Amino acid sequence: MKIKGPLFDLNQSLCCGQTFRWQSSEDHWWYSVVNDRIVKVRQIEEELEFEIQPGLSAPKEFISNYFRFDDDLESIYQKIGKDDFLIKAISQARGLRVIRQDPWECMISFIVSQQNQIPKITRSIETMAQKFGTCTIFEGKNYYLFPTPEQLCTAKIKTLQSGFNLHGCALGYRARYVLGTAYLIYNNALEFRLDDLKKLPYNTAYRLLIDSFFGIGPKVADCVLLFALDKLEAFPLDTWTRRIIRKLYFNDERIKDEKIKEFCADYFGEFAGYAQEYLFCNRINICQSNPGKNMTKAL
DNA sequence: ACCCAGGCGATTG
DNA sequence: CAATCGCATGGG
Repeated sequence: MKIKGPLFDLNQSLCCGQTFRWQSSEDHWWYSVVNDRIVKVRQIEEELEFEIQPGLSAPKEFISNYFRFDDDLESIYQKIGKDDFLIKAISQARGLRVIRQDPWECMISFIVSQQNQIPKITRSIETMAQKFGTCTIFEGKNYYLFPTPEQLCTAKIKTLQSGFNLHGCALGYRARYVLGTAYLIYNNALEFRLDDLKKLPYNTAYRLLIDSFFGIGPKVADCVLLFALDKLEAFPLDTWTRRIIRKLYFNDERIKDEKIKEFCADYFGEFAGYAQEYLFCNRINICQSNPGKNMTKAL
């Protein structure tokens, strides 16, 4: 099936670190598990070709919902393209879209992402899926759904934590955060469902996430809000974007996160999350080195 | 042998 | 309140 879509760059959108379960194959096809379905996608020129199994009643809507085709990118570019830095960053990743993910999977993924590196995050999540998720077969290959809260609750903390020679989940100290979160969700111990947070204002949802879960702080909360709960004003502040904002707008001064986020909300406005994605995507160009490198003593 | 990673919670001053 | 520490594991 095909969609002649709006402005869109599949590779930029899949490779920018917002999602961790896509794998590229021969012929430029990408494969992933989206919720409980295997999805296969490739982009040729302006056309997005895809296949979804098992069969769906509204596959095109599924795809355009997942890739947020309703976001008017040109209009968003107008709003976040406030200066030459952003205009450059946008031009380098034109067509990158925020992807609308499942809140549960997104939350666990970004808990795993803390104080971690993208290749290792990817490997950890894949291993968790293989160990605890449901297996389905597509084109003769095994694919594993992201584990449900119930499935994750069966995990032993040591199994999640340990790496044993690259065969374990290797979550390290984050294992207890993941397990604790799974327990809370599975036992329905919260006053709200994750999806309910979509209906709340950004600030309320932000506080609820941080206050309800063990291991979710400002950064992870903002990732979940941006990538899964439709809060495009969320601006996840990680080591990279912190350094980028300080460098571009504060002359490398060591100002506090609270001030940075205040500035970003003000400066970029309702689509600050998109600004964050384009800046993060261009982090190497902007910083030209690791953020923390040799900075510990210098400050 | 270091030092760091898409941070967070606990502990100090 | 603000600033600093420890954390598990893997990679450079």
